[in-house]
Amino acid sequence: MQKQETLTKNQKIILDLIEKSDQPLKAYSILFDVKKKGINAPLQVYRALDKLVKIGKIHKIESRNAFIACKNSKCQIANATIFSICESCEDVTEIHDHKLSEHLRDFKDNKGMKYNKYNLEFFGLCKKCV
Amino acid sequence: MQKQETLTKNQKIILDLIEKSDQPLKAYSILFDVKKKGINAPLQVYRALDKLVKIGKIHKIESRNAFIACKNSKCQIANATIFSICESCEDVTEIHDHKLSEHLRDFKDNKGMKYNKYNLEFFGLCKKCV
DNA sequence: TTATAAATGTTATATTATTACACAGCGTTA
DNA sequence: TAACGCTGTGTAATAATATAACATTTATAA
Repeated sequence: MQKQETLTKNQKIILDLIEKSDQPLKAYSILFDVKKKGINAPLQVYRALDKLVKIGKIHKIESRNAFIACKNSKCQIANATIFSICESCEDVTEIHDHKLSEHLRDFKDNKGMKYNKYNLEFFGLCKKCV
Repeated sequence: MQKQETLTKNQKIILDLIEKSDQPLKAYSILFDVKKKGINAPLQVYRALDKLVKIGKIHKIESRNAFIACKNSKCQIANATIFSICESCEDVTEIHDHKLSEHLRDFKDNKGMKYNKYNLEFFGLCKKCV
C-alpha cells in the first residue's frame, strides 16, 4: 500500500480543477479559474502544480506547457508518461500500454546513464481530425 | 535522394551556432550570440528555429525549451526523436536505438489515431553525476 | 518544546514566445 | 511584362510562461 499524501488547501483546489477537465489546463488558465477561491498569484499555482506532479497526481505535457490529471488509480506512474496529442484539435490522451511501457522501462543506453523517468509524446491526427 | 534545402542567411547563421555546440542552446542565448551578425530580434531567431526544426536540422528539447543539432547525416528523423537528459548536469544526448525506434514507429493505439511524429525524453543521472 | 521542513502570500521580475505590420526577393503564369 | 502567391526579413510591441526573494505560518519530527 502506498502512503496517502495529504494535500493542502491550494493543492486540493487546483487538483480538483484539473481532475474535472479531461483535457490539459495551462497554469494561467488555472490561475484565472481559482482566483475566486483566493489564489491570487502565479507562484501559488506553480507551487501546487510542482507538488502534484511530484506525487504523480498530474502530469505535465511538456510540448504544450499544460497539466492533465493522472487517471491511473495507483498514481505510481509520475515517472513514466506516454501521451498522444492531436495536432489539429489538441486533444490529449494518456496512453497505458503495458508492452510499450515495459520496453521503455527496460531501455538501457550504452552511456551508463541511470534513468528514473521518461516522457513520451506522440503527435498526429485523431479520428475526428483525419 | 532527399531534396537539399537551401538555407537563408539567418537560418545558416543560427544553424552554424547550434551545430558548434554539442549541448542544447536556448533561443535567447542564441539571440545574444548572433547580435553581432545583425540578428536583432527574438522573432528572427524563432523563425529560423522553426524552419530548422521543420526540415530536421535541429530538434527541440521540449522539457528544456532548448534546441540541439541533429547529428544524423540523413536528417530524416525530425519526426522521431529520443533524448537522454541528465537532471543534475543537464547534459543532453540524442539516442539512436534501432530497436526502440522501430517499436515506437510501429506503435498503434486503440483510438484509431494516425501518428506522424513522436518525442521521447529520458531523465536520470549520467555517469559523471551518479 | 524546539527545530525543521513544507506551504503560504505578496511583489517584482525573468524567461520564453507571438502578433501585427510593412516590405523585399523569387518563381510562376497569364 | 505585370500580377500573383509564397517565403523570408526587419522592427516594435506585447503576450504567455515561469521564477526569485522575502516575510510569515503551519505541520511534522526529534
